[in-house]
Amino acid sequence: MSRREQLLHGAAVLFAERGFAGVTMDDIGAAAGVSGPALYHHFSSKEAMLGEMLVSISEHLHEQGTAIVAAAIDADHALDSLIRAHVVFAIDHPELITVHFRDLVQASEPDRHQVRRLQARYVHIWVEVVTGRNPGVDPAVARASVRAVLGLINSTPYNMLANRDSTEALLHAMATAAMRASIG
Amino acid sequence: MSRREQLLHGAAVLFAERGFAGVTMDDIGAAAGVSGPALYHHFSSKEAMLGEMLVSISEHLHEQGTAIVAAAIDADHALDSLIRAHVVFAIDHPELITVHFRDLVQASEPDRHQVRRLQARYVHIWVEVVTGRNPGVDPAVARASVRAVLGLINSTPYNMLANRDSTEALLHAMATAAMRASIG
DNA sequence: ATGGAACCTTAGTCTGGATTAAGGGACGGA
DNA sequence: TCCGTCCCTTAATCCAGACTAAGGTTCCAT
Repeated sequence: MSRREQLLHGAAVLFAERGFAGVTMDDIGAAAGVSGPALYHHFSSKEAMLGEMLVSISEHLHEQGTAIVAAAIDADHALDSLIRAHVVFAIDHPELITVHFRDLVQASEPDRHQVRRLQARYVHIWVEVVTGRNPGVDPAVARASVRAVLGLINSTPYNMLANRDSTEALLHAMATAAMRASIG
Repeated sequence: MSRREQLLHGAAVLFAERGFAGVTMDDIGAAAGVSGPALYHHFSSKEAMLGEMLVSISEHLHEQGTAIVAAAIDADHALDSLIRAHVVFAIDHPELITVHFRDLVQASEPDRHQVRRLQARYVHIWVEVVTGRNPGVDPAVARASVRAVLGLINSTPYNMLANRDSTEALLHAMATAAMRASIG
């Protein structure tokens, strides 16, 4: 893990805990064992750190989604894999999920737009799979359903059972059922 | 609607749009047609405005939940009403839902604790209903399921269909299905 | 018609915290 | 050994924005 990535990870944990506005550059530095101003040798600003963090999360999810759909046998399997992968990501990176939907509003305009574009594409990947499985559905309903399912999965950060596998199983089952209820 | 409530409502809309940290007292005042400092005749601080907003939302949901359970014929009806009422609240007050789960971290310690206590009680109301319906379930699983369902419903703010009633129906159906999947 | 309550204004004050300045040690390559 | 490149430090600077001061106006009840 490069120095940048180490710093970004420390910052993500702090942002998730106290929110972007509740964390100072000195705090982020201290978490990595350096002074606040030292961060400017790696990032141009606090806002830039947030932007890079959010964009990389969105890119990761988008790429992962693309790969899953490309590799899937059929729409049924694709949907199942999308759900599973998103659940695993949420369980493994609760701090990123938290920052992603809470602090997006604090990012710079350009970063915010890029993140929204990537998010929209990610949702679109899901929607295509859903409409592929069931050609009759209204695309608007499909999109709303997908967002609702993502909302369910993203509730994970403060919602984990003692056992990691049972958390995964529970969320997977609930997400699948919710999806079927709206789409069939 | 009292002056306080008017001001609080305007502030809620702004907070939802740009986040607590992205809104100045001058902004809040301007939205109500007055200067920033004028707000100090109604609230002791910006933080106090947020606190009052969050506490009143939490109290409302908690009271509403209590009333629903008291009035319900059985656990099945209670759960159905809880879901419906939460969906309606989320559709009618998207700005409050947004602020509630995004800006809680910015509230003062005492306010944050009070809100968390009320939230916990609200979730507990749901959990009691769920375990009443199905005595076999692990309470931890019930709690996780309830939080997941609330996450699904709370995704509403940026997720509405053109038609209000179909949004309500969709979320109700998905929430019900998700709940049944985990509890039975 | 007058005291005071309710509300609001403009003109500061003051501080936290992002950012910039200026420079030092470590270390690998020539 | 000497240079250049990293990476970091402490000591400012600087400004947005929360909050305070010091009055005004309106309007109602007595």
